[in-house]
Amino acid sequence: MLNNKVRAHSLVDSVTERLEAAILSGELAAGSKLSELQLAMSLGVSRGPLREAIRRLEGRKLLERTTNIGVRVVALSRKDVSEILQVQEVLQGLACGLAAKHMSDADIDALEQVLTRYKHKPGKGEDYDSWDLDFHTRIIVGSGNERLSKMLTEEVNFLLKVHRSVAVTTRETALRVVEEHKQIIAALRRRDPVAAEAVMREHISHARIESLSAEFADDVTEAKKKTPAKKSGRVRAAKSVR
Amino acid sequence: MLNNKVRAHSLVDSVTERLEAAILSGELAAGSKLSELQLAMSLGVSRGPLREAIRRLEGRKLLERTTNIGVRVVALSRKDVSEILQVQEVLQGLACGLAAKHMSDADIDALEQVLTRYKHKPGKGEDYDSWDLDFHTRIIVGSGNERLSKMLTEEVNFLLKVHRSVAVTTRETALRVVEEHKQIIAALRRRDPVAAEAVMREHISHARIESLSAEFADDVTEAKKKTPAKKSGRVRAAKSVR
DNA sequence: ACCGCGCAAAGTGTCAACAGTTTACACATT
DNA sequence: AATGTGTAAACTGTTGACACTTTGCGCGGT
Repeated sequence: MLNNKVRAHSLVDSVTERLEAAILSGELAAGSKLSELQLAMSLGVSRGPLREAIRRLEGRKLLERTTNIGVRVVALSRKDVSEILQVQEVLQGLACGLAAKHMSDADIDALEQVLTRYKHKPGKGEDYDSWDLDFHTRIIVGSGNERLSKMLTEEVNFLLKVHRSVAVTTRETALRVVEEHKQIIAALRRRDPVAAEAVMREHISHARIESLSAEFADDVTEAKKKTPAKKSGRVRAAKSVR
Repeated sequence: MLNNKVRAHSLVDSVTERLEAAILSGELAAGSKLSELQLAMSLGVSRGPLREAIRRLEGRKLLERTTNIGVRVVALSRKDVSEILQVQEVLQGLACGLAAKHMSDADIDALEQVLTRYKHKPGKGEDYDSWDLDFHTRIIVGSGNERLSKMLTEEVNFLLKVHRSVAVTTRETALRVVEEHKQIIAALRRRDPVAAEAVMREHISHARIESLSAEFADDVTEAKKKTPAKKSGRVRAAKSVR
């Protein structure tokens, strides 16, 4: 212990975390413009630290700033999502391949327990999401490649979560997922990196196709935004939030 | 034409670009601490915009800030480089696989010309670097996946360039690279995504091994930094620059 | 000579005010 | 009525000053 150094974190750090959470939770809707003054007041800080926090998230491509106009939360286009999913596929594949080499037997046991503990109640709404997340997170961490882990969790998967395309999970897909997870575990047990990578890629690929085919409802999603957004001709994204 | 909108770019934008270039060129050495006041003065801006630019690069993991202490340019450890190279391998592989589907015949012709135009003068120092960069850039762009392109050029490859492990290019390796590039082109011509990805990964993998085996000279590299850096006991990174 | 204490200098964190740009609305014109 | 113009409000961009933290140095005690 005592390795974790206690550092007084600045306002910028706090604000960054707060914004990040707000974006993830949808409190700051994708595409919505945010007002510096209002946000600063509601967060109880001055514009300085807020602007710096915004800049940081800008560097992480979560926010976009247009000079003299303002800041808005990124809104991923179908093309963006498609492209990111392709990247996700190979990165998850890499993680799984590495995991086949680096995960301990105990780790794999734990992974399998995650699977068996869920197997009996498939398709249960939010349970499913957290379970699937847990399964994949264990493999990502198990890759032993910290950089890869951060890229996947903090960049790629984070962006996809922001977009959260209300993945409707039917009972069939849930069962298929369980089956594929089994295959992944089998490959890991065999310590077969090539197979592990291939199976994982196949698995992600399925989710990819599903996710994209559900994307036809994009305009519906748009209409669900907080602000009514009277669209007059051009598409006009939701206005200020909070 | 007229598609390129003319946006007045702010000081923060200019400063960000300047810093980015300075980091890439080594003007701001990896690991060196930078003073806000001095930097702001030498750039001719006040601390505000500079700090915001720093925050942005912080979000891109090019700079690291420690509260109340200061900002320093990232210094990649051997582990970091190794991990990033693994990621690079699969991403370049993906790009090449996609390129096999998306590149036009004309694109491939152009790519082949890059190769043949260089083939006759292999191993010529800086020529080699720009040639190799050109070759790979064409494939990355040819993938048609803009997100992937940006990830590779602005994140992964950028970080590796910052580290620039003085890749000594022997004549043998240059010849091998030419040979492998030929195979890549062949796979692209065959429109064989699987082979294209595999060959590219193999190719990158070779570079990876070479790069890492050259890393034993890390302390030498350290000593070559601008500031003499009197190391007293603990390793002490180069101090203020400019 | 060594260690600890405290003060001063330098540097970062935060803020509030000012300057410049955009946006929206009202008014005048055709 | 529709269109263009000008002005005011709102907002972003930038700055300089102030507060707090860290760092380095010197002094006195042991």
